[in-house]
Parts: sequence; structure tokens; C-alpha cells
Amino acid sequence: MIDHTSLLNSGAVLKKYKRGEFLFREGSIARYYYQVHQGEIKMNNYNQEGKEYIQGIFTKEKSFGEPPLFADFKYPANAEAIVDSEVWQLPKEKFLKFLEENPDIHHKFTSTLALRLYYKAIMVSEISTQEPEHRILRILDYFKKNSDPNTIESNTYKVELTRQQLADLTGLRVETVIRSIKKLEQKGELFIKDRKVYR
Amino acid sequence: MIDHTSLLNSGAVLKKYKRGEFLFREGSIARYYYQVHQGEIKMNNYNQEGKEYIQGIFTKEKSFGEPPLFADFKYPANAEAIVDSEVWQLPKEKFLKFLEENPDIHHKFTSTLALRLYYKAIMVSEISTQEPEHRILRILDYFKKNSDPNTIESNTYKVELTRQQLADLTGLRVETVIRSIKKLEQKGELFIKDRKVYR
DNA sequence: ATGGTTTTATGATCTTAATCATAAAAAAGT
DNA sequence: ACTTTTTTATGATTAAGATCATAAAACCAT
Repeated sequence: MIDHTSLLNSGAVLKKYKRGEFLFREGSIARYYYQVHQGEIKMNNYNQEGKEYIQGIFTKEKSFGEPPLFADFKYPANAEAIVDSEVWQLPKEKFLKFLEENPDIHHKFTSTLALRLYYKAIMVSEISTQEPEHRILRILDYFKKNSDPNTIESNTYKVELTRQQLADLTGLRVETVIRSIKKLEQKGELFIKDRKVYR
Repeated sequence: MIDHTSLLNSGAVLKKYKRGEFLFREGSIARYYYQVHQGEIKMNNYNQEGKEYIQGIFTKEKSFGEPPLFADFKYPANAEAIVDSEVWQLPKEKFLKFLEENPDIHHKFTSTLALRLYYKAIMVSEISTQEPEHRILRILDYFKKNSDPNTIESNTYKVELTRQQLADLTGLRVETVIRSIKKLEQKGELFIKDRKVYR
């Protein structure tokens, strides 16, 4: 989202996180702007029984956790490294100062927020009114749409998400996802090769 | 959100809608900024079987449906009048021009977006991992928090939502909401007087 | 006042996804 | 190479909330 030179000039530092490590926790105060440099970060919630809901997965150059920097509230979810990762960290004040000096980038962030709101509106409606197969297709199409176009061969997108991750993104259980995917394959909505899902 | 004088100066008009009338439909292109003047507007989705999900309810002076004005996508939900209402309507271009000329208000919209994202993140996680009673309390507390402080007597908030609306906001069925509310009353989490819920 | 609509209410039954149990294949770590 | 962990897989059972049916109370319109 913000180029490396600008990040460095503004005072950002590159932090390393091990797989499974938390960058911040639900309920804590937002002090930094974060942007993935290497690896994968997920934002998630756990309920009392430990069931996970994944709010989003962020890869190379994607920023996350900005909303509480724009308004006064605490993180609604955790940020956790899915794999060993490197993440740019820029203090809140410096981030906001940078945006003031770069209105064009400020606009980009506004439209990113709007787009994320769009995605959340769709997912919450899906989860509350649609059945498993429908929900799974939505997520697959969302990830397909947001994937690197170069990785899509002959209009076929290879899903790099595990069945468990699909479950945690759709509010389903892993067994339900496995069974639904099989049904979707029978219906011709996707296909499976070497256990990988293609859509 | 935007004061009446500014709205009029920018070229907004006041439109009337009857109860049940749609202001716009899911999938259509956003051409206007909307702000409630009188009445109540809900944004919602219907699935194939007609089951409704209410994304949000907007009252006096609240704006809605702005996200697609900031990025390039179509409405993810409908806007429908809950009661006879009057709504300010300002063409997209004039709205964006107004924001450019008023950076302070632009900031307000950004933080409104951020806050709405916060609410959606909480609701989607609730709906996918929490049980009925928990979800209902969340919604009640959200509406309590966003209610006019003058209407709260001795820290007790009177819920003006119907059981059906609570159901459509939480992805539950009306019977489940009715039964859950009764249980919550037994547990002392809320009380019912003349069929109205107080929290 | 009266008839129609909406809202709240409650019991009975059903259905779907969750849960539980178990295991094999694949991937990762030492 | 071998052990451990993760991921995918499948069958059996359960439970929670949805669905169905019905009705009374409250509200609204004329």
C-alpha cells in the first residue's frame, strides 16, 4: 500500500514474527500502521470454546488493522502470523502525518476501507442467510478475484487455502467444508486435483 | 452528517419514500449520497427463500450507502424505508466535490467508515461463532450505545426494535429470538415490560 | 367500533450442520 | 530415515435452531 522508500522515510521498521505469533490482540489499543512485507498475516477472533473466525488474510504489501487508527476504538480482532513473516510497523502519529502530506494515498486508504466494508457486508449476509455450499463459493470467488492475475491459468484459480481456513472464513466446521467441496465438485462448480481445489 | 444548509447549497433535494419503498437495490450503481431527514431506512439483503438480513438501520441525520461512492463497486444491499421517510439526496459528483472542499468532513466520513467496519467485524464474528443469546445481547448493546443518551433513563435502554428485526439483524428466526429473550430475562440480563425489552 | 394487520407467543416436529470417533495421506521437523 | 504434526477424509450420532402450526394480544386504518 505504501512504498518502501516512503515507509523508511517516515520512520517505519521491519519486524519479524514467527508462525503463530500475535502482532496484537483483540481489545488492545492501536498504536501502529502495519503492512506485510513477507509472509501471511490473518486477523481473527476466538470464541470461548476456541472456535476461530478469520476476518481476513493479508499477504505481500497489504496493510491491515488501520480502521482503529482513523476512529477511536480498540482492535475488534487479533493479528496472527500464519507463517514466518516480516511486517512494516509505523507509529500511528507518523502514519497519520504521512497521509496528511499525501492526500492521494489518503484517498486510496479510504477506498480500501470502503471495499473492505463491501466484503464484510457480503460475508455477514452470506453467513446469516446462505447454506454452506453457497458460502464456500463466495469465499473462493472473493479470493480468486483478489489473487494475482498471473497465477490464474486458463481462468482457473488454484485455492491455496486449507479446508480448515475455509471453515474459519465461513463459520463452518472443517468436516462440513470437506463434504461441501465434494458436492460442489460433483455439481461441476469446481474441481479437485491432488487434494487442491481449483475454481 | 452534513448540515442542511450545506446540503442545500451543494444541490441536495429532499425525497419522500413510503414505508416499504426501496431507495436503491442490491447490485445497482451508486449515484447519490443519502442522508435521513425524517423516518427510518434499513439496508438489507434477501436470500432466495426471502429470508432477510438487515445490514443496518439508519435514523435522523444518519447517512448510508456511501462506501460505493469511494470505491468502484455496486451496492451490496438494498435500501428500504421502514416507515414513511424523507431523505436528502445529493448527486455523487457534488458530494465528492463537497468533501474535497471540506477536508474536516471528509475525515469524519473516513472515521464513520472505520467505525462501521468495526461493527461489521464484530457482527460477522458473533454470527459465525456465538450462540443466539450472545448475539442478541451484542445487538442490544450496540443499539444502546448508539442511542440518544437522553432516552436512557437510569442506565436502562428501551429497545424499539421488534423481535423480527432483532432476528434479521442477528441471522436468527423470530421464534428463536422470542425464546432467547425470555431466557435472558430469567438470567437477569434484561427485562420485559409490556412486551418491550429493556437493557 | 370494527376489521385487518402486525407482533408476540408457545408447543411439536424436523433437518442440517455440529460433534464425535477414527484413520490415512501428506508435509514438516529433527 | 523416522517421528511428529497437519491436512484430508468418512461414517455414526447428536443437538440446536429452524420449521410448522396455531393463537392471542396489540396496533392501525377507516
